[in-house]
Amino acid sequence: MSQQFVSSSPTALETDGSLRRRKSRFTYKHLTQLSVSSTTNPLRTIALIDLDAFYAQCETVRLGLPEDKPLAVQQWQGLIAINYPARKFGLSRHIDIAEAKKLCPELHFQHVATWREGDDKWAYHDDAAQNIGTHKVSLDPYRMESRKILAVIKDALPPAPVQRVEKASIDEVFLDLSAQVHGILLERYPELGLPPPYDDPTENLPLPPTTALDWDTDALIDLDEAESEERDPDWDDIVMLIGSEIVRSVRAAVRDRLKYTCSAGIARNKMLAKLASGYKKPNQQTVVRTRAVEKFLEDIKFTKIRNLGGKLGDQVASTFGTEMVKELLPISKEQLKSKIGDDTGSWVYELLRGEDYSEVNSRTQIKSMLSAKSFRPSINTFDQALRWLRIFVADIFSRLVEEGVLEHKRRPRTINLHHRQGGQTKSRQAPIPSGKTVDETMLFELAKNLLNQILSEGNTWPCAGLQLSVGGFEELMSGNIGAFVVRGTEAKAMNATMRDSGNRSSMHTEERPATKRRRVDSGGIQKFLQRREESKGEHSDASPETEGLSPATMASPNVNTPQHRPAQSHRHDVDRSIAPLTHDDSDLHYMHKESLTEEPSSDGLGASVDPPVAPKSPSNNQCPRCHKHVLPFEAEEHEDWHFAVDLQAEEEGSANLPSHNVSSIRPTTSMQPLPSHSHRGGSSKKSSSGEKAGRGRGKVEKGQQRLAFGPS
DNA sequence: GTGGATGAG
DNA sequence: CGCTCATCCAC
Repeated sequence: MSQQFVSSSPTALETDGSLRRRKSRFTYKHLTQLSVSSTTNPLRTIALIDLDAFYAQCETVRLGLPEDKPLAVQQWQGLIAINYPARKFGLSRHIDIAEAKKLCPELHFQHVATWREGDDKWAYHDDAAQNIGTHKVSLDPYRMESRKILAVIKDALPPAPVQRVEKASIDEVFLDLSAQVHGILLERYPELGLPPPYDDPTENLPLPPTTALDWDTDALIDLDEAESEERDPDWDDIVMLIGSEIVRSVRAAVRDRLKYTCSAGIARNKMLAKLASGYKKPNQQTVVRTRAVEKFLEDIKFTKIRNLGGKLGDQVASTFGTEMVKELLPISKEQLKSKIGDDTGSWVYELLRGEDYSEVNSRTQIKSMLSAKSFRPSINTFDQALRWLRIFVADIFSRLVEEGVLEHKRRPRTINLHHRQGGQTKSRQAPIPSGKTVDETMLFELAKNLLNQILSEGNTWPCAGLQLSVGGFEELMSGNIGAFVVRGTEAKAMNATMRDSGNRSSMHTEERPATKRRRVDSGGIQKFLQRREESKGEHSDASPETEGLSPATMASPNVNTPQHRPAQSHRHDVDRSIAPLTHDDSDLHYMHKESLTEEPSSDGLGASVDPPVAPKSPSNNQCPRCHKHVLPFEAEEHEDWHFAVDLQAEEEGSANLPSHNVSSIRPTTSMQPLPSHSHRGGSSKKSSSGEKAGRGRGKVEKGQQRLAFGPS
């Protein structure tokens, strides 16, 4: 009763009337689909790994402190992370420093690293908290640790395309373990490899030859009376067990190699895995078997479910007068739809029943980066604002260097400046001139121009906050291989297609409608993929969702994901010392767009920024061909990348390769700078019906809130 | 394409 | 609370 997976056939439930069944509830088809991680497969195995009190752990590790030492990470006068030893003293975020000291006299306070005005790099300053006026917080140390951890996690898993890893935030990673579990299943239970009776894939599998499973140290979600442990294990239990073994080994790798502990949840989808990861902490993992889902959910507040924690959740709560999942179960799907919109309604309906068809997107590349500061007290002069812009630019530029701007791997297309005054915020953005080298001077001039635009509207002081961001990254290949550079209408069409069919398409739909996909093909890409298949020996079955797509498109999700940048990628040291401000800056309007696109302003300011310096000389683990830093375990993939580039260069007719696909073939490396988190609503969603994405992509109803939420 | 809002950590 | 990041919506 507790399981209602979409594709179970009626015969799957045949029983002899007792608790013992001779056959599994799952079919040969379910098993086969596991290898491609079909999002509707009831055997799908997903995990979320969440670092324990991440920032605090980073500091404990960095400082070499004993793990049981209570520690809090401080940001100005607040605490942004409290480690578990400190939580035993009743500490939590949102308490002030004096209280914390009182509750836990031995608490170690560590302020976050900061950029100090005029410095060319962030550092740990022991007087940072007293200098809020001249320092700006840097989360770089945590991004770098996050990156290392992600590298270890990837290294502990099989290569893509079996490996599917999605960085959900700076301290959280989703894993889709389905394909790996499938492989282990076949090894461990060879009888599953036999052809189905009558060669009919809809036949049910035999039951697992086991009656008791060893869950080791896992926490298990309890069952209710109706779902007793009496029922023999079926394959959905076995896949969770295997998934849990994998997760335990991944956690051990992180622990052994980097000294970080984490908690994890293992379940049939992202929503449940996320919920489960928080069930027992720290340093524990929790499994939600399908038979436990009902009980697990009914006693929790739905506002704890990913994406229901905000306004949508509030809206639902106030509409139905409850925050409990259990009390919403009687609400019909139609009722939900009528209250919160069709798409959102059915998506929420499924979620409340433990169904979440969102996929784990192998993605680790960031799409934008931002540097910001809120001013307390507010600032009142253009001159002050410019000083902060310098720091923002230095910060962002150093992160861009990690992204490979200097090597022409990726570059942002737009720059954006936000300005806050009291409650309201204003922003302006500008394209980053393509074809010009991105350097600090250019970014600073662009930022200054945006500031001028905002200030020109008047009424802008005092200013309570500024944030500078860059985004719209485009993928470039080193050497500027023609095929990879797509410009003009074709690129625009492609981008438009991606937006329409992907992100904003239907609300809770992760799949892109096949009909809207461009058929993009390239001999080089296919050869690359083929070689990859051969060398890695991975399956390439088309999942139902991908039918009708060209081979290249179909396979791309697999290759697509690894993002790569050398894990170690030390940020190249760039001399970004900034000369003192000159005072010509007070002319708010001296900077015009024309001058931006032509040449850098020649005023004292522009000239005062030192030109970027070439990347630091190579150290260990460098690729002999491109000198990129590559971790040992990344070497193979990196080599693949060169191979693809070479092929591409040989192929003549690759000019129609859209830039997007190009991005899928990137040098291997580590991950991108991983900042933050977020599960958001977003994009991808899978239609709530789980089936073909074509459905429900209609316009959102008026007044209905974002339909956008979904699983991300 | 731009500016604002929502959501998560 | 402050600082990020991602996505979506309305215009």
